[in-house]
Amino acid sequence: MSTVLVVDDEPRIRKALQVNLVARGYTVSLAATGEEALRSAREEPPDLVLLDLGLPGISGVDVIEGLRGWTEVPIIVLSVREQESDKVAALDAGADDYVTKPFGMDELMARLRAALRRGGADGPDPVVRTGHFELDLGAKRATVGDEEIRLTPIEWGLAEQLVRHPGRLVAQRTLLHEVWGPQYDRETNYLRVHIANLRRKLEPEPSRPRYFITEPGMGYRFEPDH
Amino acid sequence: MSTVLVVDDEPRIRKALQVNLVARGYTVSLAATGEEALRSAREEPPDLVLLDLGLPGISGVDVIEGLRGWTEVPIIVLSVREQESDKVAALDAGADDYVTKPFGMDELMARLRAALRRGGADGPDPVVRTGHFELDLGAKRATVGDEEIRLTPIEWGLAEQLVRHPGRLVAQRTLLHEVWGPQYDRETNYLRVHIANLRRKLEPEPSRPRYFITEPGMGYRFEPDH
DNA sequence: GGGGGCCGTAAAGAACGCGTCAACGGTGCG
DNA sequence: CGCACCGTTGACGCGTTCTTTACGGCCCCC
Repeated sequence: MSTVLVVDDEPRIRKALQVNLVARGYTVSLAATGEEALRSAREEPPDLVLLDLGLPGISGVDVIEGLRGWTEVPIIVLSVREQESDKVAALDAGADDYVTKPFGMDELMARLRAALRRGGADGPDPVVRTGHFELDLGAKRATVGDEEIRLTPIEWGLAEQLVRHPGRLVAQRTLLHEVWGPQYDRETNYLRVHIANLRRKLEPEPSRPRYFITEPGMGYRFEPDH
Repeated sequence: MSTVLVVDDEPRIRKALQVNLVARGYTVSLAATGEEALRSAREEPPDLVLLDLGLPGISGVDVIEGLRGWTEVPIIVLSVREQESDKVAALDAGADDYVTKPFGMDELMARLRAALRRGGADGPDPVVRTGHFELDLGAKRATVGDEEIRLTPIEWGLAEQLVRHPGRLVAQRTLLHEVWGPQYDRETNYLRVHIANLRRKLEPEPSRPRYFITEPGMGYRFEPDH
């Protein structure tokens, strides 16, 4: 899921936004000042910035300009100021949207989805990288080293299910349901065969699995690097 | 300068928006109903849509969905409704921004600039070039070497869908929906025939595809050079 | 030490998906 | 009216993928 950088000097608002965002599955970074925000964004580029205008220190518009110097990450401005001139200044500085407090959380989340949707249009796909192979889930491409590997639909289904829950056990029944359909429950032989094929294509040593681990009697697990 | 499609049933508001937009150098198209808006957008694609929600006939959300079926043009919704659920519905349907009436003209213009800026920033080049052929998506012209190639409407639809997502897998169902319509789901034989025709016209060696790649069981992929 | 699960591997045939071709019917235009 | 073009449809061959079965190894528990 996406990462959202929340910039606000009031701890209560930061907390409220954080809670709401995390509850919806976003990863959240926090910053209390403009300087912090710029540093955080540089070190760990977020997918979206929620920016309060009334910051101590450097102004919100400066933060917008500081971000726009090197990134096109969507910026949604939050502010108590209703003055049109403030809105115009922030939007023309490069903000994508401007929401006045108090705001409804549902509306803010909808605006956030809208901003992310746009950014996601030609943004990079969710890519899973390991030391040996790489899976581009959006484009459905798999590469090991420099060469492209073809996965069959079933192999994609298995890889996707496992990779989407890194480090976690995925039950055999879950895999069968998601890949073959709900009427498949006990065909674990399918899993054995196709997991073997997947390993043959993606593992450095197929007979000694390092990424797609068997949990006997239970299921399989994708183990990312370190 | 950019073209803005203004959709509102009240002549006075249409006029007011038109005047303000023209004064700022935009070209303006007008529509009084949702049907008109969809037709106008199709015949003469605008760079931005200003859409009033309170339309007679088909609803504003329907207009948004109708547009989003084939274009990513920025849509700014104007509405008297302050209800959060209305905003959420419009934004999640694909609108880019939501402004409640009465609004300040300066703010609206700033939001419009923000939306256009985004659209321009990641606006894809309407011309796709490969080592062997060239597609001008705007002008609907295809050339191989020096000579012009005629593509049928279906071939254009397929080529456009694929080329608009370079390197990405486009699912069979997606192609069928976008080119033939949502009621087509399993007619993969259509795809086989028409993709073959497309390759015959655009591929250097139609029997050994280099640009329009088949991903068995899943879909097709446009592979750009290098 | 023996036995039963459970797993990985291999190999077979069956089923599927794809590309190709040819024929048919509709439509627009000269 | 006839022609050209386009989309639809069905049939066929081919390669790939999936299913199915069989066998051998490993581990744990009895």
